[in-house]
Amino acid sequence: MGAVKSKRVPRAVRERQMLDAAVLTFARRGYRAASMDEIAEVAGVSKPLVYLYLNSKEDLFSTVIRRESEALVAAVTAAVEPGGTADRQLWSGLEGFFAHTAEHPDGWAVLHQQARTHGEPFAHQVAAMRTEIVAFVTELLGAAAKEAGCVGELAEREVAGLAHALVGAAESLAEWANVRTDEGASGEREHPSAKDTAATMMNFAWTGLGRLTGGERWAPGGLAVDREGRSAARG
Amino acid sequence: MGAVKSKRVPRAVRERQMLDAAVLTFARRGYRAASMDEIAEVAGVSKPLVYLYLNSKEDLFSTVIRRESEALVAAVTAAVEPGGTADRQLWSGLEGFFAHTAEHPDGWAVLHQQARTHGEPFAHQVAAMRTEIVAFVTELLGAAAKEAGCVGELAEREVAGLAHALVGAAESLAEWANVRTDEGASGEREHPSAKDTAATMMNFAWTGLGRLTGGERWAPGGLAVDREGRSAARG
Amino acid sequence: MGAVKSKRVPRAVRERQMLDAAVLTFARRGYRAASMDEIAEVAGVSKPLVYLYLNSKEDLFSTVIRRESEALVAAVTAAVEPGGTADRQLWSGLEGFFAHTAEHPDGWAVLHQQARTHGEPFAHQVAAMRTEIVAFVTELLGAAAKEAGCVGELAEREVAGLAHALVGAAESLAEWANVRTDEGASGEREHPSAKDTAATMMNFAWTGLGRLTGGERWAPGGLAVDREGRSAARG
Amino acid sequence: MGAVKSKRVPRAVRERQMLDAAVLTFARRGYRAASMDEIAEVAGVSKPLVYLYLNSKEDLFSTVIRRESEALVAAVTAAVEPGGTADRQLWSGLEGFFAHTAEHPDGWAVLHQQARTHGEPFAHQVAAMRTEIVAFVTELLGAAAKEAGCVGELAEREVAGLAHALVGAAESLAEWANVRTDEGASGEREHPSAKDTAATMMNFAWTGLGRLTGGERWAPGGLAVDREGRSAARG
DNA sequence: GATGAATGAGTCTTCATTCAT
DNA sequence: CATGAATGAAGACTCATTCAT
Repeated sequence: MGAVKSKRVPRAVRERQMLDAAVLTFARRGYRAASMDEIAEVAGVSKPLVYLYLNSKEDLFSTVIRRESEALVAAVTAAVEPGGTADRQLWSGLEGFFAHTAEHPDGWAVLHQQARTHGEPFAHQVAAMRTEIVAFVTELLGAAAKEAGCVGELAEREVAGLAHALVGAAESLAEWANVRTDEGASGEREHPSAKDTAATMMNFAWTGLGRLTGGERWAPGGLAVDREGRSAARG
Repeated sequence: MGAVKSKRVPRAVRERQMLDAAVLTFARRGYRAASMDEIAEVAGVSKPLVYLYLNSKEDLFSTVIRRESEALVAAVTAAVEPGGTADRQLWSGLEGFFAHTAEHPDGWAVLHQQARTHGEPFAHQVAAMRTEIVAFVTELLGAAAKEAGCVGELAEREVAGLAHALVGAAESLAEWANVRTDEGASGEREHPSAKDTAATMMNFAWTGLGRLTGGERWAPGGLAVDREGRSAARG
Repeated sequence: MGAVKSKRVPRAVRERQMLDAAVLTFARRGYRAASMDEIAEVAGVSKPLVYLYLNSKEDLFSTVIRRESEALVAAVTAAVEPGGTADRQLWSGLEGFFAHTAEHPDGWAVLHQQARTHGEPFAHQVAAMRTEIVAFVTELLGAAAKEAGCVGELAEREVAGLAHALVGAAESLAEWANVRTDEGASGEREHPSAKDTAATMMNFAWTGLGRLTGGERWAPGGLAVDREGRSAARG
Repeated sequence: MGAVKSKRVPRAVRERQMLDAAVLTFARRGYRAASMDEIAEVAGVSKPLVYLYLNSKEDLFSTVIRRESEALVAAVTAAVEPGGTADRQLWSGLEGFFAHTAEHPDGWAVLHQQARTHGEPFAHQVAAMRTEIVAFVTELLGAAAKEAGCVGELAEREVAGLAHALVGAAESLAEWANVRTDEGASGEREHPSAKDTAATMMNFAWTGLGRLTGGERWAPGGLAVDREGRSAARG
C-alpha cells in the first residue's frame, strides 16, 4: 500500500505528502473517524513525524482546510474572465469551480461535508471562504441586474438570498457530478462535465434571473405582473 | 439536568424520549462526538436501557435518520396541494420543506450535516430520501415542461441535473434561513419566513425554468435564440 | 499479584482500593513515572474504572494527597495531649507524627517526597498542611517561651524559623526511621521507634545539644538529671 | 530563546553548557517532565550533540547529580574553619551550606527534591553525599561531646539520629530561606541570610531551646550572655 | 563537529458495550 | 422494568533515541 518508502525527504515535501494523505483520509472517514495513525500510514511516515510537522489533529485539519480553500478560491478566481459581462464572468467562474471540484473531489468533500460539520474552529474557516464566494456572486448578480437595466429593483436582501441559492445549487451539482463521475470513471476521463455542469447551472439560474430582473415575480397564482400591469402570465 | 425522572413509562414513550435526546445530541455534537452516555443522560434514562431499546449506536443513529427522514418527507408531501399546477405544487412543497426544517432544526441538521458525513450505512439512507425528493421534483419539472407545451425536449439527464440544483439550492436556503432566524429570534417567532423563502426559491428557479422550457438556453454569448433566428420561443 | 479478584464491589470500597493502590504506586515510582495502568492493576480493576471514579491522574493524585494529609493531621491532632504543658504537647504530637509516618510510610513518602516535587496543583496542597503544622508548632514554642518566663524575647520571625527547623528535623527523622525500619523489618514489628524517635527529637530540639552534652535528658516527666544528680549545667 | 549560537566550542565548555541547561531544566520540571528537547534547546545545541556528549538522559541526570553533589560538599568543606572548636566548625559549615544552596538554588533543588524522588540509580547518589555530610556532622558532635567532657555517653545510634535531625533541619531551613529570599529579591541581593540562617540553626540545635528560653544566644564568638550579664561563654 | 530527519514504544484518556442484580 | 458496576479496544499525543548527511 501507500507510496514507495523514501527516506530522508526534505521537510516541505514531507509536509505536502502528509497534507495529501490527510485530505484523502478526512474525506473518506470524516474528521473524528479519521485516525492520525491512518493518516500517517497513508502518508508513508510515522505518526510522530506528523505531529512534529503539523502539531495536532486540529492543526492538521485546519491546515488542510486552509490549503484546500485557497486552492479552490484561486481556481475560481483564475477561471473568471476579467473583462467580460456579468453572465460571462459567472459562467467562467462556475466552470472553474466545477472543474476544480471534479479534479479535487477529496478536497471538496473535506470543505463541503466535513469542515462544516465539526464544530467551531473549522466551520468558521469554511464559512469565511463561502462568504467570500457568495459576496463575489452577489456582486455579479448586482452587476447583471444593472446590465439588464433593472436599477435598484432587487432588494439587497433578495439578491443575497439568490446568491445563496445559486451557490447552494452549484455545491449540490458539484457533489452530484462528482458522484456520477466517480462511479462512471473506468479510466482517465479529463474532468468531463465541468462545462456541461456550468451550462446546466447557468440555464437553471441565469435565465430565471433574466426574467426576474425584468420585473417578473413568481406568485402563488402564477407569474405575477410587474408594476405596469403587463401580463407576466406563464401561458 | 436531563428530564425529570419518571418511572414506569410505556416503551413507546421512552423510545421517543430517547430518539429525541439522540437527535438533539447528534445535531449538537456530530455522530462520533456524541456519546451514548450523554444521550442517555439527556433522555433521562440509564445507558443499558438505551441499549435494550435501540441496540447500538449505529442502530440508534439509523433509527433517528429514518424517523427524521420520514417526518420530513411526510411534511413535504402533506404540504403539496394535490390538484394544483406544477408550479403551485412545487411552491407548496417548498413551503412545507422550509417550514419543517425551520421547526425541526436539529432533525434537519442530523439529516443534512451529520448523516451524509459519516460513512456508508447512513449516507445511503439520506441519499435514498433525497432521491425520493429529487424524483418528486423531477416529476414536477417534467409536468411543468408538458404544461408549457414542451414535449420531451428536455433530456432526462438534464432534468435530473436541474432537480439536483433545485434541491441543493433549497437546502442551502434552508440553512441560510435558519441561521438568520436563529439569530433574530428574540422570543417565540413562528418559523416566520417559510413562505418568503419558498418565494425566493421560486423566483430563483421557476422563472428561470419558465424560459428554459420555452426553448431558451444560456450560452457564452448571452441568451441564445434557436438556430432559425426565431425568437427564443420554440412553439 | 494484587488482591484476589472480587467482582461487583460497592463504589466506596472500590474507591478506597484504588486510592490505596495509588498511594503505593505513587510512593514507589513518583507521580510521573507511575502509570495509570499500574495503579489499576495494583488495585485489581480495569483502567476505565479508575477514570470513572477518580476522573484523571491529576485528580487521583490530588485526592491521594488530600486523604493522606488529613489522615496525618488527624493522627497528630489526636495524639496531642490537650491539657499538658507545651513540651508535653509537643512531645505527644511528635510521637503521634512518628507513629503515623511509620505506620503509613507510603502515604508519608507521597506527601513528603512526591507531592512537593511535582508542580503547583500539588505542592500547594502539601504546603497548606505543612503550614498548618508549622503554625501549631510555632504556637507551642511561643507558649513554651512564656512558660519559661521569657516574655516577648523571641522575635516572631525567629520563632517561625525555629518551628521550620523543628518540623524539618522531624521530617528528616521520620524518613530516617522509616528507612531503617523498612530494612530491618524481618517480620511484623509494631511501628517500633515512634517513642524513641520522639524522644530523640525532643532531646535535640527542646533541651538543646548544649544541655544534652552536659548529661541531661528530656523525658516525658520533664528534664532529667544525670545519674550523679549533678545539675544539668555543663559549665 | 537558548543561548546565542556559537560554533566550534571546545568540548569541555559545551559540556558545561549542557549540564547547566540540564540543572535548570531538571529543577524547573522534574526529572520525568524535563525533555531532552528542552534541555538541548536551553543549552543552545542540537539534541544529537547532547547524546554524543552525555549518552542518555539517565547518564545526564547522574552527571548533574554528581557535579552538584561535589560542588556542595566542596563548598561546605571549604567553609569549615579547620582549627576551631566543634561548634565553630559546625557553624562555619552551616554557613557554607546555606550560602551555597542560596547561590545555587537549582542545583540544590535537583539534589534535594528531584534526585531523591526518582528511583534507585539517583536516590543512591544523593544518599551517598548526604551520608558523607551526616558522617561529618556526627564526627563533630562526637568531638563536641568529648570537648564537653562527656565521654561515650551518647550512643552512636543516638548521635546518628541527632545528626540526621540536624541535617534535616538545615535542609528545611535552606528551603525556607530560599523561598523567602526569592520572593523578597527585588534585584541583585548577595545571598543575604546565610549567616542569619546559620545562626538560627545553631540557636536551634546547639544551645537548645532550653538555654534559649533562658535568654542565652549562640553567636559566632560563643554563647552570648543573657540580660543580667552573666557569662555564658563555654571556654 | 554538528544536525535535520525520523521512529518505536508508551502514556493518558475515552467510548461503546455488557452483566449481575 | 431498570441500573450500578465493569471492561476491551482504540485514539491523541509525547519522548528518548538514532541515523545519514
